[in-house]
Amino acid sequence: MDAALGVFREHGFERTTMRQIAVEAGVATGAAYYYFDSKDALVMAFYGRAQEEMRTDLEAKLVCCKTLEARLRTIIAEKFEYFAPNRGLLGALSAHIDPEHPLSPFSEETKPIRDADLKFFEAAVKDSGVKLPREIQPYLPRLLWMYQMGLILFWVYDRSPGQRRTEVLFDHTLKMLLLTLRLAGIPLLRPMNRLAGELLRAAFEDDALDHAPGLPR
Amino acid sequence: MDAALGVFREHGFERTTMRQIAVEAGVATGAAYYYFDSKDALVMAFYGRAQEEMRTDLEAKLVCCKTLEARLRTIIAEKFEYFAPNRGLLGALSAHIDPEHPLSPFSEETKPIRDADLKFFEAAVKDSGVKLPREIQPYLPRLLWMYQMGLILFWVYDRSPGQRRTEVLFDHTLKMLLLTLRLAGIPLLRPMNRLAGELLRAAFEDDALDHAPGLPR
DNA sequence: TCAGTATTTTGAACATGTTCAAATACAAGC
DNA sequence: GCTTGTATTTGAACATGTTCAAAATACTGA
Repeated sequence: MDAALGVFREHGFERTTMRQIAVEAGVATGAAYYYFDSKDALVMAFYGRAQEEMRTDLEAKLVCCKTLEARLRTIIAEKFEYFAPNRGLLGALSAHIDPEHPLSPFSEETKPIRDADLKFFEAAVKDSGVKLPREIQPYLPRLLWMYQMGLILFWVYDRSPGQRRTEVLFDHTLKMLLLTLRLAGIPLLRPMNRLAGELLRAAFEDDALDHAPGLPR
Repeated sequence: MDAALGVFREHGFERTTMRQIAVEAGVATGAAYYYFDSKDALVMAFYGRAQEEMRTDLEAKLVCCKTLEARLRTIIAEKFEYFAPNRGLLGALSAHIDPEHPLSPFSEETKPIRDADLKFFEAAVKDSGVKLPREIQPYLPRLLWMYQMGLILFWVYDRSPGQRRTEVLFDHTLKMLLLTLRLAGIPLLRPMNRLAGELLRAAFEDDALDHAPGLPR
């Protein structure tokens, strides 16, 4: 695992060969497959370990944060900080959107990690005083998780010096997000809320389509 | 090309081998590489042809549409209709987010297609009467293009019967989008507009970071 | 100490995307 | 019809992720 991470960091995921990793680790090629199912599995293992290490870190850091903004900043900043030395490697993970692909952040294989990650956002919303229309509130943690994924994705491929673009993106979108949450209650936006609620139901719930309002086919 | 598309449709992109394609086309394996640089290039060629065929189709269909809503519906519906028989194959295209990957919708290689596609959205915005704050208006076509990409991505992996989920997603997000455009002018949202403008500058402009407001490092 | 079993290690073999030197087909000029 | 240069075709060879049967090693209980 350490050998793999080393070579990945030096040559990138794609250009690293399993034979290189084996040599680096001082074993035969086949030995790597005794401990890791595939080249992808190496990244998965790294991802899992990362999640675990960040969890302990974050639980400590989050006790003093009260507002949703502070909590979100803490969570997401932790990700950036932790992954910074392996930013390139993260590309191997986030490069696949296909939920069928084992390495996809939406796959069955990454579900445990995803669920653990989601807990942070559930905790961040809880007792934060944020109040949304009841048809939207339950989806907020999942939406925030996806917001985070988008940010990380942008960051992974951000080629501006020091990933300055991501900084601006993070700062501005977070402000816009919080502003939106604050505005969500005003009567003018009632139609928007209704649409959003139905949308989220269709996107997230398994039985949503049975009762969805008819649409022109 | 036809041989490839046939086998792709039958067995999927991943599980199709170049040797199969060659056999199907009645040539040697190497011959395929004389006409197509790679397996990916076959998908690219399909993508390019699709764009071209849809262009002529769409130009005809769009003459009678005046409102932005009607135009967007027409453009995006055309995509769904055209790609429906090859929905699975589109997964090979959209599976890669990495802008370095040739098949990514954001890669250098797909830029011509992307630019051609963008023209539809530029045309859709033009003379549609939609008026946005001037710091946002220039980015609207690109935002709409990305909106479309998101929809298509969702659709490609939508496993609900008849891709019903995507229908709801399309309908509701489009309504929300238009509602947002209509609301964008009200004074209450002035701070939102400012944030959005700066954000878009940072995301899209090459020189944006030089003048961006300072952020905590 | 040792036979027997479980675990670990090995390297050859396989599948598949891709490359390439050689063979073949073809067209133009005479 | 022959020559010559270009375009096309071929199939073997290569790189790399992966599998697997056999060998080596570690471990266990008597």
